[in-house]
Amino acid sequence: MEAEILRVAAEELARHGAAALSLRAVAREMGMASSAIYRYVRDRDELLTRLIVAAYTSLGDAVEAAHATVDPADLDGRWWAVGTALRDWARSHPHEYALLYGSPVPDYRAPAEQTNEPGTRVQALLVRLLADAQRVGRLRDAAAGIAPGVQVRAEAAAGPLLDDPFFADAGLDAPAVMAGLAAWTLLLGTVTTELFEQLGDTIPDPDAYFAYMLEVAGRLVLTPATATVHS
Amino acid sequence: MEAEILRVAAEELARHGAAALSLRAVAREMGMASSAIYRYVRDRDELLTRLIVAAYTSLGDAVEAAHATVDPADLDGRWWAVGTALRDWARSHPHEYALLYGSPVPDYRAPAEQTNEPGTRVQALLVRLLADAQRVGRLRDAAAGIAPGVQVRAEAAAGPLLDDPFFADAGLDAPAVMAGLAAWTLLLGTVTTELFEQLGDTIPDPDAYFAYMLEVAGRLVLTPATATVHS
DNA sequence: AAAGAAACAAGAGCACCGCTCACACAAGTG
DNA sequence: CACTTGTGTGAGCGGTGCTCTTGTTTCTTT
Repeated sequence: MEAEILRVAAEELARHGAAALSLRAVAREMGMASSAIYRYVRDRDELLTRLIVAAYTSLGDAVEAAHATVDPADLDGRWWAVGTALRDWARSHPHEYALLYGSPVPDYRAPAEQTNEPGTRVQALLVRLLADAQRVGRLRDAAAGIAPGVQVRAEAAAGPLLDDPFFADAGLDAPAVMAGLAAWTLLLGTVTTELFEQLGDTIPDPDAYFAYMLEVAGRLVLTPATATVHS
Repeated sequence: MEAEILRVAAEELARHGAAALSLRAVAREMGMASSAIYRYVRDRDELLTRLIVAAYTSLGDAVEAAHATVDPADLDGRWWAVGTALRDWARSHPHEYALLYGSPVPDYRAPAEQTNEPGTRVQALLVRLLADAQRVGRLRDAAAGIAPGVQVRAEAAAGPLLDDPFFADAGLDAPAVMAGLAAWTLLLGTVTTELFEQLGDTIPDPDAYFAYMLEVAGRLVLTPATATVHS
């Protein structure tokens, strides 16, 4: 029953977006009185939370599936797989993506204890990617070759972050974490920009546009493969 | 009168956000009957449009003011000024920023003829910055040193964009435009991430975090000059 | 099998929203 | 003076989230 509610709500979300999600509409769709819904859902916020978890799970499944098809030694291929899987999922689930990575729904705070774990699956994948890159010496500081002060900033910005087991378990240092965050931010920003048409739908070739951005983002964190291939 | 409505609506927006903006609340605040508002505002969408234009203007003023204080020859300083002004404005006007660069308000499309010009002032500033960088030979392709295929992608992605007078007037080529877009995307993504606490409010030192990202974004588009670091 | 408890569903109702309409009233204009 | 124009009101429609009371069904315990 609750699953059925979630299913109908997900349809409603995919069609009209999160802000237009109406409990009454869900009840109507199911042939119930609007008040009957409250037997199974505390309030609108709880339904939103469940939808967020479902969306994170759907996204995580899609990205992990794409990632699993790539040779683990092929770091660039893994980055490319994760990025394109994220973009593809976002383009086929625009409202869900907006719910996860867009501006927050007003007067709603996602309860961390329910959304944290499913919400970090993609990032966890990237952390493993970074750790593997570090192992084979292909990890690059995004600020490499920049003014020396930036390195200090990276330490200041990321230092305390390293205590988080999320990063600590992978054995990453501050520059690696910051480089990863830069690449992740550029990736998300690119997808967001494309999805919300903030460029005034003037991107002539979205695929090439995204491929370019994904490559640039990847180079913030990975050194070119040819540089480390000895014989 | 219309100005007064806009003023009250802006207050309401700053306090409760765009999605919670209520015409009735504005009327109530002004001591009018809710129906009287419709003498001056066609509907909620029109009010939103006016608020968007006002926000773009406010942001443009702030960024241009900060930019004007920098020596035009100091390219890094200009980038830094624009970026920090954008971030400062966003942090002091979070709901307005969400309205401009967050996920779109459901069932609302901003009319381009009213928002295009004020909405591109900051980008116009950056285009001028890129043009100046090109003039002094400090323009950098974000994909410099990357696999050769990326250059082709840049042409495919940005080629038709160059016909837009917005870029054509500055005399930029495809790699320059794409590098600029990458830097802009990373900048916006960084501000968005910080503002919407998508990192789970775990950023220990937001200022250092932003300074790092701004520097990385700047290096996507500008080659290093003399080692001048801004604090 | 009877009785009680738990679960489920319905409907009325409250306060809010966007928006429309008929109406009243003032001021300026021919 | 009549008349148009601008301005404001109140009622009302359909929509929302949510609560509360009532009634019905189903499961469980004796």
